[in-house]
Amino acid sequence: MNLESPWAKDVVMERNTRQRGAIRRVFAALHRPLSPAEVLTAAQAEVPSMGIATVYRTIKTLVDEGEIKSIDIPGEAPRYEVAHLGHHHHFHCRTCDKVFEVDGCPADIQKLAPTGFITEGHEVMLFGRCTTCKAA
Amino acid sequence: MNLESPWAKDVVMERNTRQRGAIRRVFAALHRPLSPAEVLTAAQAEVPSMGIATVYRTIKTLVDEGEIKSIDIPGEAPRYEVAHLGHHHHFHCRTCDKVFEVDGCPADIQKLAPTGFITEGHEVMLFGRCTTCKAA
DNA sequence: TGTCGTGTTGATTATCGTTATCATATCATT
DNA sequence: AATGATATGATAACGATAATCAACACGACA
Repeated sequence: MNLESPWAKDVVMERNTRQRGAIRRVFAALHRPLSPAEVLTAAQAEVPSMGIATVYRTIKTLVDEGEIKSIDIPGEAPRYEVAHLGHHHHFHCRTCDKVFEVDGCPADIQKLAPTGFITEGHEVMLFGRCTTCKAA
Repeated sequence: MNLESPWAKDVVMERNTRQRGAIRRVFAALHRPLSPAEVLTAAQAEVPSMGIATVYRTIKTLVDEGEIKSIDIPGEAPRYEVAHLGHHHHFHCRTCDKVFEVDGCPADIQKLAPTGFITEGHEVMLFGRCTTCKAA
């Protein structure tokens, strides 16, 4: 058999497995940074047999594809969320440990860089207690 | 026996051990973020018998005391360096991977949190290229 | 629809960085 | 020097993530 496409030989075919679809659907449904454990729990609603290894592997694949990106909180394990959301920042609740999206952005933030520096991006993380935990 | 000082009962006494002095000296001598392993190696020049556990314990103590602070770079293990006084943020050069101090802070940053949330703190990290790397 | 090759899965083990344990050593006070 | 509480160092335990590997299941093709 002869492969017609000159690139077909090198293309890494990705299969549409049930677990990948489930994990993609989890990220699409929950618009907040998720830990691998959270992803596993949510995805197991669709594929109960799913293992944690598959979650880590799939997350790495999705990050490489640019479909999701990691949200890093100092001193904690990274969470992941869909990458094509608009520009926004995050609020980390110190009580329930969840991370929420925050719309808006300090307008003058880019001006903080030392003179002569080229600023290509920035990250803002707020810490505190969310509405739910505030009550308790 | 009677403790004269009303606070003496609750005060956690800290001893001036050789290893703590050595570790403090390491941070004072090397003005750059150090990993626990780097601290161990450097401190063993003065106290060869020092173990990694002591390094971690002492680092935690020094961080709690505010003497040093952790420098967190996404995807990497945290480093530690002598704490600078005053509130500030950081600029991470993507080319040379160094982290610079940034004076100033967006004034309206605390207001970004969703309504009902209690904001206790924040962190800002700028990304880009420093003056040196900008040239190359 | 069945076969087949290869990418994928899940269970498990390994690894890394960090923390907890605990018997012993050491510091500060007496 | 004796005392008692804290610190130490070796090591086990730990949580998060990566690697391993036999069994599996997609998808292309007959």
